[in-house]
Amino acid sequence: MTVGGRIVRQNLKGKVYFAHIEDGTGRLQLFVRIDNVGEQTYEMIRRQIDLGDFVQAGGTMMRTRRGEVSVMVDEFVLLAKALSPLPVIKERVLEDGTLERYGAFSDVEERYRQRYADLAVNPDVREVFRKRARVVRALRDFLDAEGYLEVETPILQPIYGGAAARPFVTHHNQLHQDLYLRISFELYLKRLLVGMYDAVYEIGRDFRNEGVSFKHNPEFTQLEFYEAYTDYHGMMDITERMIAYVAEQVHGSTQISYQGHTIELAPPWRRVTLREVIREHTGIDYMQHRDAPSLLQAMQAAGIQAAPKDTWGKLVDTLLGEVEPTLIQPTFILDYPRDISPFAKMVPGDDFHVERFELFIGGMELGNAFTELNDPLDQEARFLELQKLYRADDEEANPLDEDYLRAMRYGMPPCGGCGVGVDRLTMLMTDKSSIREVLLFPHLRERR
RNA sequence: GGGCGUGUAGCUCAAUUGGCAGAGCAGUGGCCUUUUAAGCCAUUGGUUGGGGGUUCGAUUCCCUCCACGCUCACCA
Repeated sequence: MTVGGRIVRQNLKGKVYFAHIEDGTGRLQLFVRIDNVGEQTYEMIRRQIDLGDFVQAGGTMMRTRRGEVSVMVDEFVLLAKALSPLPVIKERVLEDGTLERYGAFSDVEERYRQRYADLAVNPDVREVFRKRARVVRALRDFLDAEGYLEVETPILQPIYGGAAARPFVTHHNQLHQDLYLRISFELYLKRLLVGMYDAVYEIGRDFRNEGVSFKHNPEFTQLEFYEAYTDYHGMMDITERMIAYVAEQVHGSTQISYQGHTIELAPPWRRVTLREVIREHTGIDYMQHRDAPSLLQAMQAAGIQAAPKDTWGKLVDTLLGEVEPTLIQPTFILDYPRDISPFAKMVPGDDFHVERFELFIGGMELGNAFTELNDPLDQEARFLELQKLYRADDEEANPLDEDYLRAMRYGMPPCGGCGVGVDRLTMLMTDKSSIREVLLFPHLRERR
């Protein structure tokens, strides 16, 4: 038989040589005897072979005296040379079966900057990204089975929109046109509902020119899905089934462990209004404080810090921020104030709230959804209102997207839409507390 | 951007009140025909993140810059 792989451990003795080689399928020991390969090959091994080299060996299966299945080698070839040594990690299986590790490649910065080395020597890191692939596949399988159509919409957009975030700007030389890297897919996907697709989704990269943190990266992977003839209640149903399905596919169970918490993802999930959850947690009922100065006063009285110049909507958001870390079990927070939700339909009979929910698991926001606003006149009014709210130089202001309004004027079916952060979902499924642990090449400042 | 913390050999880490910068692994040379954290002998390897200051003397104290981590702000 012939085997190949990378040398991850070796033990050169006078006339015998042991090496463990590893490839994507696992590890195997090679047992080389000078009698079997000849003096010339043995001398080549002695002089040239290092940890990290890729080699190929031919021989027969055997078992060493210590009982390890190995290949008794009669042919040994160097396939590719490692010039720089990889960090060496040694490990030992203790009597009770636990693995003791000696040394490691654990410096976080170096692991991210040289992810190839991190992956090469840390199998558990490789496993994280296998799980990530399973998460994405599970999302696709689920939505495909639900009758959704996967689509791809522009990343380079002449007008950005669909979220409140600062964009990255680029330029098309020949067209003499500034273009923006998308901050969301929302407005393009909803155009497709106008175009008579009943249900569409896209998994792709969004770009936001904002701060970096344990849960923010300038580019991140988003899933957005939109379905006609449903509303945010329908989106809650499908979202909780979808994430439970992902957990089943990745873990074989809807129960997961995250940062020391046991989280049950089987539906149904808790559903509570924003007003109620804030009142429950902070004692403040924002409906009793309907303007910014009054709400600010109530918050200060409760010892919650807020910027005096914040809008009322921003203050409500700050209150939600107080609640967020406590939302460990999956929770839908529903019915948000209208003025922080420009693409959501009003709650019938309530001139204050819109049909919107955000989804929290493990103390993190994982998703955001609405009953989509499908009235072009209302949408235009919201755009104009927003423009007044933001100063002209504020990049977070959504530019008025006239083409989107044109699409809506042809008639948009009633629909629900939801966005889910795929990186954060992966963090949840891999028990990682930093988004950088689930991004192969996270953004780092340039080293000077 | 603010606060706190970290930065020493390729990797993981030491270094007493400010007193010659060290270990294990990896590497190099040697011994060893069943090793598996192999072992034994020898050995290379450092602008202690960069720059400046205090001092007879700085990894250690001070200033500054850089990077990273945590955190706050920001992120509908």
